Amino acid sequence: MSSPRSARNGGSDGSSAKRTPDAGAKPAERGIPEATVARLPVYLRALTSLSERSTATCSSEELATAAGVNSAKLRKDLSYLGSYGTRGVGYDVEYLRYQIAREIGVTQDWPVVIVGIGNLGHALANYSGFSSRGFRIVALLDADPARQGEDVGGLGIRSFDDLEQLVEEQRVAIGVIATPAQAAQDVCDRLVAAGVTSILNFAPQVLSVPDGVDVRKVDLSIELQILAYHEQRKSLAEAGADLETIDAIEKVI
Amino acid sequence: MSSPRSARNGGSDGSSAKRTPDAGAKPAERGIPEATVARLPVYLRALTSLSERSTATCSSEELATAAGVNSAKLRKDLSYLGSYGTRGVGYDVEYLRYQIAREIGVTQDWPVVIVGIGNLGHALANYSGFSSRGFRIVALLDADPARQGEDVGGLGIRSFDDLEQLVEEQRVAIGVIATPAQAAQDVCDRLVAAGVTSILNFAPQVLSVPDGVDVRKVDLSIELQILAYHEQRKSLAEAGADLETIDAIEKVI
DNA sequence: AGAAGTTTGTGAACGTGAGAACAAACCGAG
DNA sequence: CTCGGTTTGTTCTCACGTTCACAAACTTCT
Ligand SMILES: NC(=O)c1ccc[n+]([C@@H]2O[C@H](COP(=O)([O-])OP(=O)(O)OC[C@H]3O[C@@H](n4cnc5c(N)ncnc54)[C@H](O)[C@@H]3O)[C@@H](O)[C@H]2O)c1
Ligand SMILES: NC(=O)c1ccc[n+]([C@@H]2O[C@H](COP(=O)([O-])OP(=O)(O)OC[C@H]3O[C@@H](n4cnc5c(N)ncnc54)[C@H](O)[C@@H]3O)[C@@H](O)[C@H]2O)c1
Repeated sequence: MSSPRSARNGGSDGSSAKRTPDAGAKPAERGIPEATVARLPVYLRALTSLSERSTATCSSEELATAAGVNSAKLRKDLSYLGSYGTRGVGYDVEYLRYQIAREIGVTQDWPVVIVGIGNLGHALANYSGFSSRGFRIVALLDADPARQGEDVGGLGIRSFDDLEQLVEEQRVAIGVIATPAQAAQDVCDRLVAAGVTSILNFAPQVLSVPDGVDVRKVDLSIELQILAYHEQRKSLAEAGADLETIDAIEKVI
Repeated sequence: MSSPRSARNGGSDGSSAKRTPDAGAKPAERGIPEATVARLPVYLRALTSLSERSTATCSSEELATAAGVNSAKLRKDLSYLGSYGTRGVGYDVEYLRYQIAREIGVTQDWPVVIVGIGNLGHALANYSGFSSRGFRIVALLDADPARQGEDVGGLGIRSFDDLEQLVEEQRVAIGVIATPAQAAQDVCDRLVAAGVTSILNFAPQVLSVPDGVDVRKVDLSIELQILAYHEQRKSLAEAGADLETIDAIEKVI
């Protein structure tokens, strides 16, 4: 942590607790709510952005606006991590940024492998934004021999058979699947067997994994379809007629 | 709808209501819960998959397994659309598939524009999966003159200044932003001004939009960071030591 | 036709999350 | 040191989402 402003809030003196025994520390470490975990990265980015603009402190209101959430929600979220603000003042940007990064686990880089270097895999491999956010792509794997050897973003495409050795040697815990849906479950099984315990899946395919393995999916078609649903509601509502009638008509067709 | 099996469930006879006046129809049309809306596309895909394997009917249990959810949740979700199953039998795959597609609004195609044809934009433009799921990419726009004219997936890259005309002529309601974060808000404002009311944003940037405009974001770094959080929890738990101690130590650093 | 077996649709209990509101804590002025 | 202004951390309440459990409705077998 190379912050130019590492002075801390109130209890910066060595003498710890005066009133309550657990004053400055985290209240109950176990279990940050999942909804909160999903927002922490957003706060982290907002803080990084503030930091780049040389903002030293910020209020929950400012940070909430930057992150696009309610300020009460933000304060509650942060309270799960501990008591890192100063009443009447706000939060030290650098300090809070570090605390969130530490909580998420991105104070050091996680090695990542990407499997399936087609359209999407190329884009991911060429993306420079991961490295600054706690991740290091250590290998690009593809089953197609024609693709192997090609250089993408400074990394050569390797055979999928190198997987096991790679995971072992580089301590890879996170894998990205960007293969066709049809191959996704096989690739997933192989990743899990090799020791990967977190998977980000781009293939439109429900993956089944054993306990202890986390899967998150990114599905662009689903996102668009959700937008389409709301879009349809809007245009039906705008059409003025009551929805029951329209739906009744459409249903008969 | 060209289903080989268009016979319908129980009340297929013309005489409609016998017991309750609104027997076969939707109970209360207004407002499907957002969580349900987000799952309908998953069910749709599972049904399409079953349909391709020539499965005529399926139980809630089978469909739930295919979609990766609890069967009770699935039934409750479907109940918001209406009563499309047959007790003791299950659901007619084709029929249910159509009903969900209609509810989502993907029985006909939505025209979509993509703005920012860089790494990611190229991948999206080359992706063939959208057209079969209710979307038609009608234009690729980029501000960089050097990119304009290039052919990607059968479509030429056009100037961002063509936006307004395009939205007007093609009735575009959905826009995809794949520009750098720094340009995202400007592009967003321009899209909204042109008449786009749904936006899918890939840039790591919180967008502010007026009421009536929907924004969904896809943020890969956030997804990875969520995985990293859980991964960290796993490795800390595995290390055996109680978490409070480790966190306390790390916090002092 | 009646009984036995299936499967849906939904009411009710439970858990999680969001937001308003406020006391506690902090700063700075006088 | 005290007072007024500011902002956090937390409590309380309400809304939303998930899961259980079961009656109603349907099929099939005898
Ligand atoms: N391209 C997009 O913009 C986009 C959008 C939405 C979803 N997706 C999904 O992302 C996935 C990848 O899309 P794409 O457009 O890059 O596809 P693609 O066909 O261009 O690339 C797939 C790559 O995976 C490799 N592959 C196939 N089987 C493999 C295996 N068993 N092991 C390792 N590698 C294997 C292929 O050789 C190929 O290089 C697909 O599931 C697609 O549905 C892509
Ligand atoms: N590539 C990935 O895999 C990836 C992963 C995660 C997030 N993202 C995000 O997606 C976005 C695009 O990523 P990329 O790798 O394709 O970037 P890129 O730099 O390759 O492409 C950006 C494109 O946007 C165009 N552009 C810039 N300003 C514009 C404007 N005002 N109007 C129209 N077009 C404009 C540029 O000319 C360029 O072609 C970025 O915000 C990035 O952070 C990308």
